[in-house]
Amino acid sequence: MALGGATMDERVPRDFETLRATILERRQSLPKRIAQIAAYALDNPDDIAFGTAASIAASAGVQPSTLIRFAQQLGFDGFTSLQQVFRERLRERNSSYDERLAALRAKAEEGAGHRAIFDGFVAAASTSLSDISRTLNEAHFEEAIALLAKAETIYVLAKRRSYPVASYIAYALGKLKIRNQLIESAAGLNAEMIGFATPADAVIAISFSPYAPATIEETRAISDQGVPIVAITDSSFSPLAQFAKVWFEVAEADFGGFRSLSATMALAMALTVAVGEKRRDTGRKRKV
Amino acid sequence: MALGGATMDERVPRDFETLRATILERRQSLPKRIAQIAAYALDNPDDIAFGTAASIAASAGVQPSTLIRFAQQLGFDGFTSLQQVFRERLRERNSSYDERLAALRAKAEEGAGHRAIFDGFVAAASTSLSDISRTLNEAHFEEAIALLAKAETIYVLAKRRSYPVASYIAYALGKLKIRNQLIESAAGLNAEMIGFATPADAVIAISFSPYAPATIEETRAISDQGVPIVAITDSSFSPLAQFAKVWFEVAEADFGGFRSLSATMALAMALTVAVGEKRRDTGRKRKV
DNA sequence: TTGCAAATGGAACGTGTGACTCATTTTTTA
DNA sequence: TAAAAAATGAGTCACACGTTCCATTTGCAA
Repeated sequence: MALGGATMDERVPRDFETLRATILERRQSLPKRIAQIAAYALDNPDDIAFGTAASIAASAGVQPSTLIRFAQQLGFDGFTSLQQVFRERLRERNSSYDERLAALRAKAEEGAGHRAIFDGFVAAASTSLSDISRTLNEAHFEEAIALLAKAETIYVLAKRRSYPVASYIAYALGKLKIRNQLIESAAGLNAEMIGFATPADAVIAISFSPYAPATIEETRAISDQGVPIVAITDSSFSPLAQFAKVWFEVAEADFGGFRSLSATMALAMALTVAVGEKRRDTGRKRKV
Repeated sequence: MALGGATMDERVPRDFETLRATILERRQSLPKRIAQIAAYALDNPDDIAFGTAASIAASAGVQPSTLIRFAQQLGFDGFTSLQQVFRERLRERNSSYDERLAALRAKAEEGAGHRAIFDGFVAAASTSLSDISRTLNEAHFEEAIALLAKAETIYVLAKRRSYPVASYIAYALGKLKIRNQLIESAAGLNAEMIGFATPADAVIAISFSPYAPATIEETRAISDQGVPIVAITDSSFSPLAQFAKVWFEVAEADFGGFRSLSATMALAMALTVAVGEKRRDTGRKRKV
């Protein structure tokens, strides 16, 4: 038989990882042109998934027939079956995180072990990230940056669950040498600290349902003083939204009763760094 | 002209999100069969990407010709062009985050605007998450949970960049009614607080390069008292590793000079919730 | 009800597809 | 070096594909 290993009893790789392993394993023993396609296939899996035999062969620099021989050598009955594996890979990778998350929640509830808990938090974080990446309002984003960039002092306001974000913002602003004030409650001097803020300053306020009463109260107070506010919150019904000049809606997926912070963190960091950059640019222009 | 809005000057959706928005917007005004396909397309985007016009039409319960009319009504010149959009979506979703991150870094450096900064932080977070998901040592994870679950008080120790994580851990432990003590430095009483810890307690210490000297010093001190330590850090050369009973290596991708915290956060939350669960289980068993 | 336009179903068509075959080249074996 | 085997290139073909066209049905206005 001319075609090498394509016998009936041989196991045909049905998933991409197995296929990949099989190819790597046989790499040495493959004919030159076949190896050429093998390399191309592993380097450009997307092209295999979507292209036609002719287009792929051209890209890989071989004849279409060689492509079919490659598939047959791996045990498939033709190029089409091989292509199915590459397509399935894209489908699975793409399978919505929401579905996975639901599955993990069920798994964790039936006590499937601690790994499920970890996976759940990772999935919740990923979901939140892809969500915000899709929904971020770019105009609001630019507006917030502009607003914060021209502030003399940036006040950062958040309690409880949102506090970690605030503390990271304060850390980052500090490293970027942007004057800022984190409003913590340790010494109970919040009201006095807020009193120093002027309309030339700006506030980043973060709060999610159930909104910490202190955050709302402080936001109201500082808003009354005419200080512009950028809010990060979770819905248009948020009490923060009414005080804010610009506000962002961030939907964080939760798991095991705790919400992810990943989307909020990403947004907060982006804001911070963008403000730093904007200030540098403005400063440069002034000098010129 | 019979085919409604397919004129030259009309903008054809080139990316999936725009397409999606367009469909949703026009939903009301679409003919019955066309609307039927529109709904199917948004519900089963993968099928559109990979199927043939005939197979898709059959699944959606319409004629192939209707499918083509649907595409034309949206401004495409045929089903094939519509399908490209669905395929592109899969390609992009699938494109490795590492590659995207590199591209975004380059983009941000050449001053491609603030959206690139945001995308960069999202990509960095996603990369970190998929990284840790792959590399988490499950045995260490279980060991850490066991160790923390039997602690009387959990001390949480972190400064600077890691501090947001510590504060979220403390928040979560509090909500789970697990006694804990966050070691902050506000009042300069850390040494005294650490002095109260006994071998019946446990510590979660978090520090990344460049390791905050205070964290290391305090970890050493508390370790000397025989208190078991769970460390989250970034390499085996970390000074924390030598003091720790269990330690995790978390590689966070960075962007614009700031590292993501998403992987560390996910691990921290998973640890916390798993400890809470373990305690509940143990308590239940004791009662029975 | 009648007339008209839009919507739909279904058949027919031409193109481009994957797979096959066979001649030629290259590699291996004796 | 000669012969055999394997690998490769290129042409061919059947067929499934997306598309078009036209007859029929449906919805609506007069």
